[in-house]
Amino acid sequence: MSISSRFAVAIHILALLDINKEGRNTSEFIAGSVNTNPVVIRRVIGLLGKAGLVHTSPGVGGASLARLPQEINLLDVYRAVQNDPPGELFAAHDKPNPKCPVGQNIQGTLDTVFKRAESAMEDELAKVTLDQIVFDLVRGDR
Amino acid sequence: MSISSRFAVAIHILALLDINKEGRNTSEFIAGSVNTNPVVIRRVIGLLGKAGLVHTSPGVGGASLARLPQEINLLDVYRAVQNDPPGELFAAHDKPNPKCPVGQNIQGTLDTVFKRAESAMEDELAKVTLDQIVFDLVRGDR
DNA sequence: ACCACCTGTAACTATTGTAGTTACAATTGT
DNA sequence: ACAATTGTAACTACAATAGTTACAGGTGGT
Repeated sequence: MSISSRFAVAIHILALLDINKEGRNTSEFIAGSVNTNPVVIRRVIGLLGKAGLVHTSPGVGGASLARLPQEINLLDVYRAVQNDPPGELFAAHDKPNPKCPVGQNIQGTLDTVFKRAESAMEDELAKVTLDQIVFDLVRGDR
Repeated sequence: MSISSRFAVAIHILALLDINKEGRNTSEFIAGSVNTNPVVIRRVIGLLGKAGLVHTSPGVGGASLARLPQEINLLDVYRAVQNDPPGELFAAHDKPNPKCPVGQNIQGTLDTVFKRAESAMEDELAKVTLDQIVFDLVRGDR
């Protein structure tokens, strides 16, 4: 299975908040750009808010970045919207037979390898900041 | 979401085939070690067979490794059991609004970043061979 | 040739996660 | 006061996974 599209939507939202920082970013406006339902946007913004990446205000609010775009990287975003705890990108198979030499030790062995692979991916995400994404988007527009 | 436990099960199976290469590895025996249903094992072995990692024979068969354990790495296994095509670990959000400068270009921008992160993970998997896994398992047994 | 054993596969169920949608109370700025 | 907007609950639809039963067909030993 693949990582939920919430991640892609979240990046889209943050990029839009930066580019359109003058305008009023209602969930409906953002939903128009992402092409989905406003509630989906509000849900993702809620997660980003809990993670301290955006400021939101109820009522006639709209959202805005809580940090400079240079100070938001994609790992921050990934962690914010991925509700699986870190270290669980790969699922272990539960309760292998402890009476078997393989079953007895496989969990630990796999855990080490899986964590290493997951970290490699996350390190790559951490290298990319929101302002790089925005730069790329705007450049592509010319 | 996380990567299906088929991957962990597949590694377990391959390790067992190597360690128990003298014995007869029926799906029921393997299922005993993994602690699941024999049909689940046969399904995974089917995928491993299609990928050329194991030999299977119908009837009173049992499975065996098709290559030396030094010549099977975890990326081979990952690709064998992961039916999503490569490059789709991260899901894109479909059809963003092309009238919006963000929606217009975000797909390409994200694609580049996502591919890089996925490759980093896969490179890490490719570094680990089955015989390293087996070595680790047997060592843990002492 | 028989037969016990095993594989390959189809069909079904249960469970889970995601995404989209409607609805509405609570909050805010004008 | 009022119109607009958020935050959230509740529901539907859908897809993937894993487990299970069932069974047709191949294989090797005797």
